[in-house]
Amino acid sequence: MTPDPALQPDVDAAAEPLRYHHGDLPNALRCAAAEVIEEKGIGHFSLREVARRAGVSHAAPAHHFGDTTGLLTSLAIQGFDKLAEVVTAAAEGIDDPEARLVAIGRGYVETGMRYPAHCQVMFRADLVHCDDPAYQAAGERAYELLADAIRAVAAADNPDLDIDDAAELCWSAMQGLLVLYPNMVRRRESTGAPVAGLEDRVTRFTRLIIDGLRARPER
Amino acid sequence: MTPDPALQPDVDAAAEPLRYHHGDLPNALRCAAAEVIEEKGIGHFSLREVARRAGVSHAAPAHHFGDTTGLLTSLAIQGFDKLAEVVTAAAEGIDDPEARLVAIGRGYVETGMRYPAHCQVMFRADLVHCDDPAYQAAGERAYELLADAIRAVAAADNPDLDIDDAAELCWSAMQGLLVLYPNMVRRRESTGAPVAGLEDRVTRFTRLIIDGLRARPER
DNA sequence: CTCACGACTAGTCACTGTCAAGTTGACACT
DNA sequence: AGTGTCAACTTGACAGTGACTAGTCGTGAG
Repeated sequence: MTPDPALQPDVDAAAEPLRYHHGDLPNALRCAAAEVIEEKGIGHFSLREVARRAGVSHAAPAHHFGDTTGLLTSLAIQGFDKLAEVVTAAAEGIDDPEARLVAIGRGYVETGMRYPAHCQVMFRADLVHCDDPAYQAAGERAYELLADAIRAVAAADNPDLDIDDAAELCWSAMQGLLVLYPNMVRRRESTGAPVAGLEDRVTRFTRLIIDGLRARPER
Repeated sequence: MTPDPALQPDVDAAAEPLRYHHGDLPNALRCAAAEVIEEKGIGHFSLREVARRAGVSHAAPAHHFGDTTGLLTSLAIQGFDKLAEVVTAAAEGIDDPEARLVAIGRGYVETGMRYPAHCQVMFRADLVHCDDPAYQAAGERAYELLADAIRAVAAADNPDLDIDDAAELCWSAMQGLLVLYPNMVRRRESTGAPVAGLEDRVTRFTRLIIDGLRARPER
């Protein structure tokens, strides 16, 4: 079956002369933005610096994203997509519900390490157009992967479990871990406690949470 | 909810002779800063706006705090102190270890609601001088309150529990909850799931975690 | 070829953080 | 009272910022 060429992305686009000036400026701007955030922190983020790195004029980003918030929203959406991608890959082929949930936790944190800039933006209501439907949809997709895994654990061990409660606990713990990890390391170093890697930490976190999910309420 | 008097500028300062020009400008600046963050978000925070609200010249804040980061560090330290205060009050007189831990969780989130601006800054390594000894000490004091409560739960039910692991899980979950709560509410509203108050949510979180802490590892 | 239109530039504005220099006022001392 | 001193604050300047406007450029359609 020959695919309809009009429905296929033009894979040869890079080889032939570019359709417009830059090639793919929106994407280049997202990359530059992520770079800036990683290097200087979101607190010192600047649209003009992003434009400079992408080699375009200072007003070019606004043309594509409207304003700073628009660019960051786009970055956040990309972050959710990456999260869904990494988590899906991490859980691939794992059937045991609990092992699957642990894998998803690791996937979450792996995403945080691979795309730190994206993750710093994804939940920041003050930096993002959080009523943007694309933003909400991307977040929802990533959340559902987690909720599904928890549903499976609950089905096996604890049918009374409130899925949303549990999913939100996991989501919160992973998010908090990403934000607080540097503080934790500093603290453990200064008190002489053993400093575990982030991967190890998230595994133990998830195990602790799973123990809680499996425990049937007594009261 | 009446604002914390300690966070308000000293209203009686004008009555008695001033020791120096303003009375207590550092404190007034912290209050103004918290106001600005609450109203405009940390993303639109501006030293000059803070100075304007405090009724001083645009460079006055720098005189006391060095730079933006210095002012925010001071705010973060105050936040940790408030957290310790609220948590201590919340746990006051509760002897049962589990009930105490739940109360502390509620205290954490209560702090997030009463001092939202402070809490937006406390863990932001990019906005704060996180190697400032005063900052680290304040964080440590607040953390120890939580660790103590967990030690008590572990002593009663699960002596093998790694206290730091568990404390960091709680800390992460509370932090994540504060950040993600608005997203959770939006999500639940759009899917028709019941929207619980933050207080209720944190109680259920803490219960889930406690179930995990009490479960002895089988494997 | 002309023409339209989207991609991008250039210039401008009010605003920002930070720095250097100056001013003000309280207090200790003669 | 006069003087010195020192912290607390002001003033002015500068480069950099986000957002807006008007304009230019290149590509594909006709």
